[in-house]
Amino acid sequence: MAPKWRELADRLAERIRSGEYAPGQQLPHIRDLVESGKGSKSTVHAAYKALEAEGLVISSRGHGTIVRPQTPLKRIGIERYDKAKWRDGDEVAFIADRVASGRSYRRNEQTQTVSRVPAPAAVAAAHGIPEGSDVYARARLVKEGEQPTHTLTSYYRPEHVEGTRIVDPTPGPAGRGGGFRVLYDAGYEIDHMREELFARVATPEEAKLLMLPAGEPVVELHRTTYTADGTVVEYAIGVHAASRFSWAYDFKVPDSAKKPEEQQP
Amino acid sequence: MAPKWRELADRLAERIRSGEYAPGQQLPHIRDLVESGKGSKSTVHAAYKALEAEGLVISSRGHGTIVRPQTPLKRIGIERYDKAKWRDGDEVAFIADRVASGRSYRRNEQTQTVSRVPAPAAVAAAHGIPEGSDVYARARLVKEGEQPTHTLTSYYRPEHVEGTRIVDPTPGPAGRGGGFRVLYDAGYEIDHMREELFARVATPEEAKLLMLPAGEPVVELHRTTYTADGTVVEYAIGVHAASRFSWAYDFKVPDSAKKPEEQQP
DNA sequence: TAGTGGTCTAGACCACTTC
DNA sequence: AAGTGGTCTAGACCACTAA
Repeated sequence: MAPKWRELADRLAERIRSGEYAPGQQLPHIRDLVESGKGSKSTVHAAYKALEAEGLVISSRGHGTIVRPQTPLKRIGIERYDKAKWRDGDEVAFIADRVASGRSYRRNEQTQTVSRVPAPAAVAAAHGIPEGSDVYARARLVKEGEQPTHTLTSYYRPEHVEGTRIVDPTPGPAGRGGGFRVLYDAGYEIDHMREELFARVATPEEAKLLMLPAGEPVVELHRTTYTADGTVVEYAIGVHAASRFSWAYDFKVPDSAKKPEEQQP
Repeated sequence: MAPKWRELADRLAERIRSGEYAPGQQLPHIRDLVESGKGSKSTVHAAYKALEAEGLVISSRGHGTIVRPQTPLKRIGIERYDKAKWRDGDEVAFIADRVASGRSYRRNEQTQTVSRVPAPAAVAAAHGIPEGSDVYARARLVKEGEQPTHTLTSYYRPEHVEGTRIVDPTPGPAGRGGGFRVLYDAGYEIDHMREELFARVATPEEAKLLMLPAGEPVVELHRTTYTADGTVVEYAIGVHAASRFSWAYDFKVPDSAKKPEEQQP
């Protein structure tokens, strides 16, 4: 038999999914359920904690427990890297989707720190340099209004960015056009990319930094950016709140029986 | 001040990450920590539960609590769909990576049910048919040995698959070459795809079905498969244990200032 | 049978928000 | 001050595993 708290949570979950408790609406108070014989305070609390971990409700002291309003996923695709946006225009690549959808961009919505650090293993491997070599790390926390959405840390090889605006630790994007524009101006035009992503549970630090509800997973994205000759000019690691993004990729079905030049990169 | 259970969990987490408690090794028993004054049983238990939700440990009755051995992520890329594998060979597309890496495939590692159902909204939208039209749903639970790794449900339009092996509800892949081969034989050669993915917490049912540790997130993958003329021949939804997979995609940086024919699909 | 984690209770008290 | 969720305790008892 399932534990009492699980059964209570399941009953409430069903009523949430059926719409009986609408998004934003208050759930019964813990003390009320205790009085109506649903269990001791600990038991009812355990049920509410489970619902919170499952992303269905949000509890807060003094306020009560409400059904979590589901924010629509922001769909992001590779068009956010469109050269026309950062090469010819004024926009910054990774916030281009916001500009396109009419949401305004404010400079203080991104904080960053730039530092010269020894390359961690994954970074060294991506850049093809010895572990521990110096690289520039540009760490940003990107917000939308008051709400942090993701962190993004880019790693560059010193010989690619020394003397550019990228290593200037002013808050906000790396000047007009962002990091890709700076690389372009320095003679490194980005050509192709590889994105690798996986999900995991947030560390307690990440949960605090990104203001995540309890139990929320994150998606970690590793982006490697190449010039046409295959040189890696940027390796970036992003940590995204899972409930706020979905990623889309289009590709041809590969065919290794074909000649290589007919294939995609 | 952080709660007592959080502080205890953090102290233990640090000792796990530092390697002081190695993967597979037993953590102190709850009763021992209670006796040594770390708190009441509920408090210590709450700390252990938090560590479990964070993916660091696994508790089980009778056995104790051990540091969770981290299994390496299985990297999957688009080469798993290589036409050469399912068109010319004997393999099944989505398990091709297993064949390639030398692990043997056993027929009973996949269970499936085929049914004709009214199209859910997302399926209807992908296929461009009215919601509620009949489609064939082929639901599989894929395992590696005793361990379930993911579910995958493909939706087909009846006129594409009626009379083929796909609608034959025999356990195991849809015959030699799998579903793509069947479509190919029926005159629908797949050409390009779109994959859309996001992470969320597992529902209690999914956690049970996939034998997931408490608190584990899942990645939901939506795959749309097209023929060369843009017809959607398959729309599939997969639910993967997040801790077991990572996805990789390579692509050219788009440039909307270029002529369309120079662009990728 | 002994030992493990898991559940549950009753009640005290704490932290935070609103009035 | 009143009302909310959150923490903590002490102890009883349950469920599962191993010897």
